[in-house]
Amino acid sequence: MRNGHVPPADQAGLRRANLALVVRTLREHGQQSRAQLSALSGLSKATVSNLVSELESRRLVRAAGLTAGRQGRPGQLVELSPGSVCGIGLEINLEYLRATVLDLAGTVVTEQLVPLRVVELGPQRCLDQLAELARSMLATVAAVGAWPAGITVAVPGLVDTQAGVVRFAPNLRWRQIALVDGLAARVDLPLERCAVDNDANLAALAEHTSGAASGTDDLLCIVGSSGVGAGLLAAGVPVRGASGFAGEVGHLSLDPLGPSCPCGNRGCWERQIDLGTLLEVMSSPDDPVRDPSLAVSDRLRIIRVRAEAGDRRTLDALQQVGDALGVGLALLINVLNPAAVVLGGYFAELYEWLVEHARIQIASRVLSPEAARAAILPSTLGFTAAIRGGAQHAMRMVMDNPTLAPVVASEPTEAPA
Amino acid sequence: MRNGHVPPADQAGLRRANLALVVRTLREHGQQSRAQLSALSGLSKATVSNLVSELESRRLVRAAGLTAGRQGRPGQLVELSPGSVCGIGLEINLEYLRATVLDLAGTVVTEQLVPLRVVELGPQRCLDQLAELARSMLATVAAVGAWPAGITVAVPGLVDTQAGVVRFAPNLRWRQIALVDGLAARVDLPLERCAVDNDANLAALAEHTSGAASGTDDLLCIVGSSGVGAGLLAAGVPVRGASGFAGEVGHLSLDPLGPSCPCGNRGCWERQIDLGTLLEVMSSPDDPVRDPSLAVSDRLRIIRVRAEAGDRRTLDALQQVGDALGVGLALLINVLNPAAVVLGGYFAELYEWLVEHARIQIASRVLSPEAARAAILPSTLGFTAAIRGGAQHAMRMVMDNPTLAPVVASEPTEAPA
DNA sequence: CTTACTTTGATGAACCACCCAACGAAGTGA
DNA sequence: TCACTTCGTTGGGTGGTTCATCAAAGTAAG
Repeated sequence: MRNGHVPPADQAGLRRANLALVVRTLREHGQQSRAQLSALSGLSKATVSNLVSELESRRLVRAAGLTAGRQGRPGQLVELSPGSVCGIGLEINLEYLRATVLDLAGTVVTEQLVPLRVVELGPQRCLDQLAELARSMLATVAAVGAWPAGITVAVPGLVDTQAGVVRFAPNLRWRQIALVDGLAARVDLPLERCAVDNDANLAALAEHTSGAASGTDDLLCIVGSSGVGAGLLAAGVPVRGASGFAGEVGHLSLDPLGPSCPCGNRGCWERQIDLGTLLEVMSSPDDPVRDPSLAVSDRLRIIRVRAEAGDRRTLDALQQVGDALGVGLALLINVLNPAAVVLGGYFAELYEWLVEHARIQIASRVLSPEAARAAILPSTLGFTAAIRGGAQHAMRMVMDNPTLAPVVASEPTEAPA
Repeated sequence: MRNGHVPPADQAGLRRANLALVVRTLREHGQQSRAQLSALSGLSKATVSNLVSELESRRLVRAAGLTAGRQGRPGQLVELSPGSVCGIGLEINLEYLRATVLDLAGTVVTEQLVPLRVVELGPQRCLDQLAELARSMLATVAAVGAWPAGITVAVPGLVDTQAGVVRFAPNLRWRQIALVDGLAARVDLPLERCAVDNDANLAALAEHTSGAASGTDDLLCIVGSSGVGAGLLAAGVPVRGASGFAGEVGHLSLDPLGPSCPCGNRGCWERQIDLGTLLEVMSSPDDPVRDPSLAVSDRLRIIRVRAEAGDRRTLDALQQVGDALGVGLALLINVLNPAAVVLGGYFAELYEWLVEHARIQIASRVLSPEAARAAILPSTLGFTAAIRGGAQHAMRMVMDNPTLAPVVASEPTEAPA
């Protein structure tokens, strides 16, 4: 499956690695002078100067004033150049398409949401819409004079990231959709700069890059909505498994006698903790909170109001879901020993009523006290995690290999005689 | 926790990477001429010649005759030099200490087993014994004129590989034992060349390097004995988790109403599939197979005989364990999506009576048909997997960085005038 | 036996990236 | 104004890879 062939290391690769090192250092530590970059990265001052000037010519970094000098010559600060290299994240969901454009600094350049009945529209028509959205984003990027690093699409389902194919997205009722090919054909961007990935994987990436677990290398991200998905990061690298289907935690069977699930088994985790289950437990069928015309955010607002008011049935339901969440998390923590678990999707919205119950279950079920110390955090990115992760992913390729970014002709500062 | 600081890439690192590339190519493809190495690795012929001559001077490779030429000048074959660089694997178990010395070709140079009541002896005295065993192995290595790459100790428990500390080994009743420090102090070997790791992790490494799942990059290795441990490999890299405790699958709670476990929970996987459970289900308390003075291998022989004879109670017990094995594996496969699952320890010995039951459970419980395609294989290394993995691990450091191996003075082939 | 052809592996020049040391530049403090 | 400190650039040096070339060592055919 995987190629395994490692290309030989050459001087170009060496250069690439050190360019990426400077970019990463800047990402992690913010604005720095060349001398500080040298100290932080371990590279010599001479090399840093050289690398920075190349990064400048590729518009990945730019000058940013002087260090507040206390003594000696002040340093010339350098920062990741905002608004010159952008990543485009797209998201396909049951109810809408969404797009976000991020720049290297992580700030949102533009975003857009297109309500859409994806299931009814079918894959091909949906792809048309997606491409139109992408073109609109590309136009915006061009309008602000930036360079689009790439597009990454977040999909709620099983994705073959190598081939760029959505293998199976049950909620969308998609099967074997060549999304990357379809998108690249409709948009003026080379194939290599388009990608698809699972939404939970991308959410994990976003939380790792700029979210709740910023900088945590061993990370588990659980995203709850109509289903449950997990994104895994081990030693900073996404764990996809042999065929890209790792993290399918929704149908872990936690109780052989539990309620049956459409998947054919009993006691699936998803059937204990997804939003539908919470609603069923906390309300009667005719309760307005279950009104099918309600958007997810409205439903959550109602739940929050009731929980804040101390409504017994709501609180009990939240405890039940929190407990079940903890049981499943304990299992995953035993297997993966993450430093942090980020709760995304609707779990983040109801975090304060869920965590404690989950924590109690985890504490009693995780063998090693060190592993049990895993932080359980609410996502700071909420429902935008996946799409931000998509944009980050698109930029990551350039940050890992800055020579991909085009060199712009620099006007000479002085005309020679 | 983890340092995160990536050292800058320099030319020495470049050299290192390419030396390692040649070694790896040789490992994967066996004897090759320089020209073939050039083609396989992507390096130029000039560079390959250069690299090979350095590897020769460090005695990692040696000449191995000529290619069976069909036309043109025959190539000068080069192979990983057997018997010149050795890795030493040690294993601590309830009943014995064991040592194996492997060379680069993967052949066993020597091995030794020391029966020992580890629990009764206590950690320090056990360490003394371990050090003596290590010294004996080092003496053997020296006697055959080889260079010891390092020592890696396999321990059944939670290990902090960074610090070289056994955090907790319940079966041995060890807690917070600074094994690497203790060993290095007693043996004439620098600290950096001693390591400890979990036995299941090392078993996974061995199965990946030279065992049942040779070359499979996404691998799960389940080792059954008195407890159950798992070793994980994702994209060829061991998954250890944030504090090195990933793979603690023994106490996954698969059934909230299951039998209680000393760990405090119910329905732990270990209590459903470990050897003790199998014995309890298949036999009465006074059955000779349960004789406490019996060694594990003898017990297994009896079980095999009964199973082959078609003993109903034995077969039923094997089915029960096989089913439980499958239930847990299904869960792990959903989370990790490995390409192969290797059954080690006693599961390998009873493989033929366990697999089918496990496979049925997996097929019905794994959501994605692609993920369910994971191969369930018996370990080909059996109880020696962990220790072989230890020796491999010790050599891996040198194979990844051949400059660690000392240069030996080469006698000139001809005396000049 | 000689000649042509093929393939291998070694050699030397060229290139490229990094590092070190030294230096000028640009501030602060006495 | 003069030390002093720190910054960033410059030039020379080292090391590693590649390309082009060439001798070496075989086979195949006349």
